[in-house]
Amino acid sequence: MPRSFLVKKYFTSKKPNYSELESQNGPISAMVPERYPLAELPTKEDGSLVTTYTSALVWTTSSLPLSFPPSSPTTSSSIAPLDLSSPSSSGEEDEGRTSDPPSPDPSDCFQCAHCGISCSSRAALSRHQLSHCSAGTNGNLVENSNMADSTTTKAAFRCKHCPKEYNSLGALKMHIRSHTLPCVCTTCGKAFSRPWLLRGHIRTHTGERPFSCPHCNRAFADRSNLRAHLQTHSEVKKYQCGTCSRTFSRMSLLHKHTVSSCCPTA
DNA sequence: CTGGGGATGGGGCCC
DNA sequence: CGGGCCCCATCCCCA
Repeated sequence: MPRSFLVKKYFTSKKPNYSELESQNGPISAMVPERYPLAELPTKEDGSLVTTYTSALVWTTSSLPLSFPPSSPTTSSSIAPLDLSSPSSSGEEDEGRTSDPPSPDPSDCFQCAHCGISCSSRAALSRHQLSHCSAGTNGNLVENSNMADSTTTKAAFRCKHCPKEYNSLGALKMHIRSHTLPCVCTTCGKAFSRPWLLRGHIRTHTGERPFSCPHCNRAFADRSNLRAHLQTHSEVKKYQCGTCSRTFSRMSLLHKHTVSSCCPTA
């Protein structure tokens, strides 16, 4: 799965012109709804996930392109990269509440979506569903995806936005941030899943490059990019073709080499 | 076409 | 348990 499924799709294929963004005060708000349909507002996720980076949001809550308004599809035709299953319930934030029982018509029937048992009340249903829940003590937690089949399988915390499963709640919460994108750049409005990702992004605005190469003094905004750069100073690169022994500074280059150059089968 | 830089994502680990 | 950081990976773009 491409790792870029979260954010990049919101942009055009062209690299964003940050300098342009910075020079424009007005267009941002006009552009944002088109380009940055946040998966979810960085509103509270159980009151905890809004980072300090969002304190100066460009948008107000009311002006934000709430991902997919329940009854007004707006202009999301070209967007909708994330199939958030139930964004309409804006108050219901993720945080592992995956598979919140769909309860087709909860008004009068509290039926377990997994085993079909009917309960007399929502509370009773919740209690019952805990018997399916791998986490046990928290009704918000994710249910074991295989629970209907077996209660003996390893605990699995399933994301309600995608098929991913994790064996810890923490890992799931971390993953869910990639859907909610609570860290928003105040300059361009781009949203990120983690604060440090946002910090790295902010460097693209500020031009800060804290990582410098000891060999050529070239500076980089990202440590990983410096590491990749350091490979270019090495005669023997880190990634070697198993067939021709040629070395490459990057895995991607090796990959290109193996599929297109001399070693198509390597 | 290739190599390199920029930007960004995710999982894991540590505190 | 959450935040921060590290490492690795990938995509895009450009020289």
